[in-house]
Amino acid sequence: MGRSSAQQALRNRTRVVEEASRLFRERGVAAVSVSDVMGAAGMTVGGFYKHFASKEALVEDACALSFDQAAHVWRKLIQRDDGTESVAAIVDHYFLARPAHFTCPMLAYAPHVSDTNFPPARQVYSDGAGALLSDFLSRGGKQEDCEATQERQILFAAMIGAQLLAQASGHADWATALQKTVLRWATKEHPASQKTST
Amino acid sequence: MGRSSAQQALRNRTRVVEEASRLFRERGVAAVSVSDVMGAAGMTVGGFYKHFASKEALVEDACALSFDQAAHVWRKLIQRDDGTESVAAIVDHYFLARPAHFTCPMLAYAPHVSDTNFPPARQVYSDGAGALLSDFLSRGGKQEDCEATQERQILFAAMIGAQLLAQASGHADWATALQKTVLRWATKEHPASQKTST
DNA sequence: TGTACATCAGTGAACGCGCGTTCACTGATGTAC
DNA sequence: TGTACATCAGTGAACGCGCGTTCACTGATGTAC
Repeated sequence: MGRSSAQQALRNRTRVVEEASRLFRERGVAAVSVSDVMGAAGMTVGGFYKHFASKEALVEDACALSFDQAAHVWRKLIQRDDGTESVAAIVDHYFLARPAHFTCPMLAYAPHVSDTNFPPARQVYSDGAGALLSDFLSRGGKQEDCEATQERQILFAAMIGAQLLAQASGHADWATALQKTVLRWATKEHPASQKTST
Repeated sequence: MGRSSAQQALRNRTRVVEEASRLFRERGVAAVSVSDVMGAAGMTVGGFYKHFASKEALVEDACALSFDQAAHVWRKLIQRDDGTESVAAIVDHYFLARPAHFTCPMLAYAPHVSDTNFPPARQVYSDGAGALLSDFLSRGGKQEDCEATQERQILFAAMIGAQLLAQASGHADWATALQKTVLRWATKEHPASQKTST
């Protein structure tokens, strides 16, 4: 097993970032080692630094990919059969996330970028989360700074808060009740999209 | 410096838990070592295991204390001069939390109890957060499962979600805007308490 | 097209570091007489 | 009250471990002629 071809090397690098994105979302950045990622990508540790300057550099790439993946899923979820759009589908899907599922990058990377100051990773996080929020707000009615947009902001924040509490508390009864209330509120929003199922 | 008296030993133990609670809320559990805590309490590492079976045991005690402290602060904040009660004061105070300030235990301990499974610490977290929610819901109007209570649940989740995003994004513009919207929504709630200031 | 050689992606052992934890030791505390 | 001794809270060096990172090495790839 000697040198890999240029295109194979690039495929390997991509694979590493993909596995990192998956593992970081599943277990969190701190709980996943460089060896774990390289192992998941079918390689050994040593080769890692041919592609990345440090673990932190990998986190940046993986974080960006995680947010891209989440944005892509959201865009698919939001499209309804009848052509209308519903954020309730996003909320519903969001609450399904469990270990081994794909956790939301906003929650998965938060401890890492909050901890000490990692300016580049924090920027990737801020841009990625800001884009998700922007998507979330612009769907349905594209009104300006009206009351509906504000309620969308509330819903966005409530969705994340409820999921954080559900995961941290081990899906305690009160946390599950909180999720249900948030989901019910999401389906009630914007009378034009009331067909959304629970 | 030999043996300490029984009451001094108890005072020291209490001091360790207090410093741990403070440091864990400031930097997170993972970023604070046992040596850090003992140093902050004015002692050296070795004595730690005369009081606690492991770092995890300290986390349990510190987590419980952090939630008690938060509940105490909330109860004071919620009492208004005119005898009425307002959750808006809690939301306002909640958003002030920054590094070196006292961060919310629901956010500070979430990475630790979510990570791998620490059943006892998770139970402490779940009980503590559930108590905060219960307090939050029972203030103002003690209505049963009416619409007002549901809006309180939304507000609770939104407050936590908005603060998480603000901290993780480094107080990005969009996150600050989100906080403002949540705070405005909190003051609008419950017409009987509309005197609340921004 | 074939040959000789430099390149470099990937290997796997090793390094330094900080962590949680252990342990022999110290000396003031608490106790028995 | 005094004295002799056992207890044990706290010390600080040391341990084992896993982590991120480094490095000498390998051998297929890519290149020059």
